[in-house]
Amino acid sequence: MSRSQQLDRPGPPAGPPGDDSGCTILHVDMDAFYASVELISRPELHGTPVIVGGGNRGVVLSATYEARRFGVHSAMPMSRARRLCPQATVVAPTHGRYSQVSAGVMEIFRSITPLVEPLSLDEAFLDVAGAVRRLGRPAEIGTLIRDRVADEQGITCSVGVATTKFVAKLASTRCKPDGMLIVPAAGVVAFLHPLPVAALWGVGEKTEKELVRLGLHSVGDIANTPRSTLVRAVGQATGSHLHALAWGRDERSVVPHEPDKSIGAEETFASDVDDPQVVRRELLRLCERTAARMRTHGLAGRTVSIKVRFADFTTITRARTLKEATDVAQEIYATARGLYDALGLDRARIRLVGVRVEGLADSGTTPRQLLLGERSRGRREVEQAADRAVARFGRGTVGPASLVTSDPAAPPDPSRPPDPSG
DNA sequence: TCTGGGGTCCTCTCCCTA
DNA sequence: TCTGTAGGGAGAGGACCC
Repeated sequence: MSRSQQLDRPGPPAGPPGDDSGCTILHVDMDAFYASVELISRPELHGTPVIVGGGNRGVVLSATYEARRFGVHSAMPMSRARRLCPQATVVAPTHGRYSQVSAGVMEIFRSITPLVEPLSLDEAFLDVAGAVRRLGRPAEIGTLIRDRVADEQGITCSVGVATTKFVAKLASTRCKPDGMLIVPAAGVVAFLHPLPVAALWGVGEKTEKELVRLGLHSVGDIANTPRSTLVRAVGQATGSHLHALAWGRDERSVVPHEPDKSIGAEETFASDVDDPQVVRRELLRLCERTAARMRTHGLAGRTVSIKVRFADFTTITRARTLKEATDVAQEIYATARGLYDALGLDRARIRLVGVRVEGLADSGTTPRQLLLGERSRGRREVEQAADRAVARFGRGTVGPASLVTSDPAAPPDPSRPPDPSG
């Protein structure tokens, strides 16, 4: 018996038997991905409500369909989810495991076609035009993928098959869970027009409100509205974009590797913080984490930005562009700390801080001007050595002293006079 | 009713330069 | 030399996606 049979899958649902000619774009989306991965190691929870999430101020990362029946959905505050479904088993996320399963799934995709564009851990676009002669029609390839994911990874996925990315993505959403939906080229408009405006890629809460205010409720309404009217309502880019999508026009191709444009990290405090020393220490930790990830990816960046969210949820960002790209945590921290100090916050209650580095380029091809008197083996080499130690002995084995002692004092900042507390 | 974390993209504004 | 203007880059904030 195959794993797909063991999973007790209901079989292909409801898609119109349709003509899949030219429908070479597949969107594959794992069903309740994090929750499904947790069920692999806890099969006794199959068929019960399970919520993946955690922290006293966290949100739901994923929930089984049994939990969703109670109104639980991802991004919902955990406190609310617990109230809606008190009988649910709450599981803390295990991100390493999700990455493992995701890598296995992407490997399956790449054995079908090299044209795989991952969107996140749990979904990807595939262009299977080049695989049709070898593996059969797009619908057959979709079935093959669903079976292999179930057999080899023990989870289910849904597949949308269409002529464009946008329609394929909508199709996979409409056939969840564990389904496949083919939208033939001739049926695109009939498929799209009855859908609500929020189905369109790029329409969130605010834009939906604005469109409904104009009396536009369905995708068909958008399609039959002059583009100039849409542009006036929601802006040039969004207006043109929505009008094109509403007629099924989407020129984007499947791009296997898009380089990262920014890398960052942010953290919500367990409770609001008004001590600048605590905030600075958190900034340092985030800079360390960001820089380590940049070095792992071989990237360096020029623009450092910080984000501060206050207790009332208002959020501000500040950014500064450096003369040269860097992947050194201490340089990123010096800039981030400068930006934070320049805010001049006086015991403001802070909920979250974040650090992000933009303007990324390959660190191997990014020239570094050695300053007069600067030692050739400096902070960068120290941090690279720390990377090697962490890779060998695990996270937390090496790091700045200020992060491993109870002293909240900030570390030495090259742009400032010596800090008496540090 | 309480809102994570990691991202991308767009719009607006300001400043500098030609 | 002064003024107006257009364009580009940077910065800030917002909306959106998963």
